[in-house]
Amino acid sequence: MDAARRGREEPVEQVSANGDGPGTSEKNRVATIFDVARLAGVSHQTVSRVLNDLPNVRPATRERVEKAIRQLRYVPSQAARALVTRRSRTIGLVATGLPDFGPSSIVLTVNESAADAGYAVITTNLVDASGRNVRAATEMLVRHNVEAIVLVAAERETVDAFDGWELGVPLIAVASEERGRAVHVTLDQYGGARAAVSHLLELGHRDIRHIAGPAGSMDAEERLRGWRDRLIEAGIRPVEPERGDWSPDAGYRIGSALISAGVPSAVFAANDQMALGMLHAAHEARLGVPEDVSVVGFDDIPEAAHFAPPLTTVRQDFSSLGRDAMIAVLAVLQDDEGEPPAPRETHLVVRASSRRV
Amino acid sequence: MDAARRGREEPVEQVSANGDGPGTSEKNRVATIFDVARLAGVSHQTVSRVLNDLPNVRPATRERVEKAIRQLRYVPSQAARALVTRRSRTIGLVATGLPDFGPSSIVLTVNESAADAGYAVITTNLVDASGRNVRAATEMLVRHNVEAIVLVAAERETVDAFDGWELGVPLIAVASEERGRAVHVTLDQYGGARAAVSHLLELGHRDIRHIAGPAGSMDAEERLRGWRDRLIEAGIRPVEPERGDWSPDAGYRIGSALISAGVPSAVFAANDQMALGMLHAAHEARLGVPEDVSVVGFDDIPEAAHFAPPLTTVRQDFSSLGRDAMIAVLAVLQDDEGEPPAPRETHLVVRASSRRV
DNA sequence: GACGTCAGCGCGGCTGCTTCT
DNA sequence: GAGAAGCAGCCGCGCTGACGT
Repeated sequence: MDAARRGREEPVEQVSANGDGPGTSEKNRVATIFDVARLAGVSHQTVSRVLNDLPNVRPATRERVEKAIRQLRYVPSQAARALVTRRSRTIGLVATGLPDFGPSSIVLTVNESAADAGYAVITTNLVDASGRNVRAATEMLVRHNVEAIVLVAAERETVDAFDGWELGVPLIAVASEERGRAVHVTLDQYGGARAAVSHLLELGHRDIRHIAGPAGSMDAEERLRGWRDRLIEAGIRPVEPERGDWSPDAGYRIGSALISAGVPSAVFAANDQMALGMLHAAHEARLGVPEDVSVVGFDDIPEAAHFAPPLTTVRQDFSSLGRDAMIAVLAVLQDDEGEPPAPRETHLVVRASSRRV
Repeated sequence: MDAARRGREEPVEQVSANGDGPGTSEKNRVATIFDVARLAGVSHQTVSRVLNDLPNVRPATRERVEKAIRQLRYVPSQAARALVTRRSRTIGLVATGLPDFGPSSIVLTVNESAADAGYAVITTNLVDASGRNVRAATEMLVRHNVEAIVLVAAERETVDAFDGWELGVPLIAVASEERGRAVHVTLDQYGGARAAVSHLLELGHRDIRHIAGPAGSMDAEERLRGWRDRLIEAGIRPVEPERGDWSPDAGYRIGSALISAGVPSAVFAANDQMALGMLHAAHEARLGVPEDVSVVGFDDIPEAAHFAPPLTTVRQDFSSLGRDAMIAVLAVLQDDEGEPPAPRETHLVVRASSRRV
């Protein structure tokens, strides 16, 4: 076995030359740390030091090694490194739902922040976020030795899939309710909804309806709660809302039903897409927005400023949320027992779809 | 070293028990294949056979092993497996640009298809898709031993960053131009644009303007080409278009300029978001769509059916594109020298924003 | 057929030793 | 003579595959 080790010291070419035996595929052998060491005339340990930016390497030596690395197009194997260091430098990300602006933005920012921190991200998308699927996806991530898992979850079910399950890795949930033992990162959905309703109340509206998000969604629940609580505080009895699935189609359907049951004074939609559907329904009924009905959305997607009319809505900073998630990951990995990040504030953007009655 | 091997045969508890020395963090040691083997009373090799569904294991033995696996919550390490099999079961994905509906949908479908095929996907998002960034992201993927790289690229620059670079892994590009030596997967953008213009020509329009996408974008170029060629075929001299950045803001800005320079008969926007901006500009100028100007978009995002008016547009099947990309990946990894998939057809969706003059 | 034995994938870490300043 | 720079050489991370019996 000493001989085996020494076998590596032979030139790369020769090693790949005996690769023409039967059963050996004609794959071009990739350079290892030993090849680099030999070419640079140093030990593999020194190459390792250069790779990991450790001290005690003379500049001249460092340069010789770096040149050899470039020459051989050497790329260190993260798999081998992970095996020995027990750190894969990889985190897992489970995203559920459709590729809407909000979740997509969060995922994008998590990916960017992770890359900045030197982490790779294995992303799994689950359109059907049943507990079964979530667990299967998570197991795959654990097999791939991720150091932590970030959950970008809309549905309560998704977070609950982790109940009573010892994952072995930390879990960071981007979710609007504190459920289970995951570290939570969140935006103040409740406050945002309250702000939207307050805005309408200040404009003199009393009959403020809600187009809610789906029942299983934590965001939907928080926004519904904010709407309801704020109305009750104002001494108004909330009319039980219909629930849509976030799509403009749902907003259109529910909006049409709302209108034909008697035009409300104002409608607060749980997201901008359903608000768009509501606008569509109003146009079709020859109702003016905001003359006949005010509409407020939630999210401030890039399209919202160009709706007809431009939509009053609640802006969420998805990018900050993604960054917060990665900050939480790094904190957990370093055993920082610091405070979890405070919920991010939302922020009302008044445009032309709401006005005084 | 035989002793070292046998050292592993000690119970898990004992091994973690000597973990209380100084400098040893209190991490819960994860079960290895040897722990499973000992608990099941077999060799680790048999456990490996069970894990990999290999033959020559008695059902009773298999069951004992599986029970031990469950009991210890054993999860095989993909890192170790990758090291010896030289197959990481991981592919890399480089996505550029903002989290728009199209790219996000493609990425989502690639992730889903990869999961179905047993592959993990390391995703990197690059908002700034300069060659420098693309190369850095790609190198990270190669370090992580990905077996192939999928490029979801809008910009020509992104694809060109790979010119003259021996990656060591196959490259599959989702891109509308055949550039470099990557396997290409694509949608027929050119045909889609032609169809949009044909539709407007059939409605009697002659002054058909274009709001183009950014100069570096291959999709923008194909759509522009389709628009221009179709006009020329119809004997119409195309008016050189302004270029936007795909955003509704850009559509609004360019649309406003277009209108103040003299209201065109019809506008074909390179995507639905810019079409939305155009609609906004028309409303603001008190122009009716489609009475005064017809508007056609491209993409058919979920919002398009609820614009005011509902938008005539060209539908693209992003999901199929994502699936095609993964099919191409699997084909390359299996050395299938089959045909690359044919470009996917697009498909005109006529709604209320276009009408006969 | 149904197992067990053993080497080694590519690295990082360690020990022990030498050579230059 | 003391520290920095570095080499030689081995071990083992957890697993698979070749080759036993």
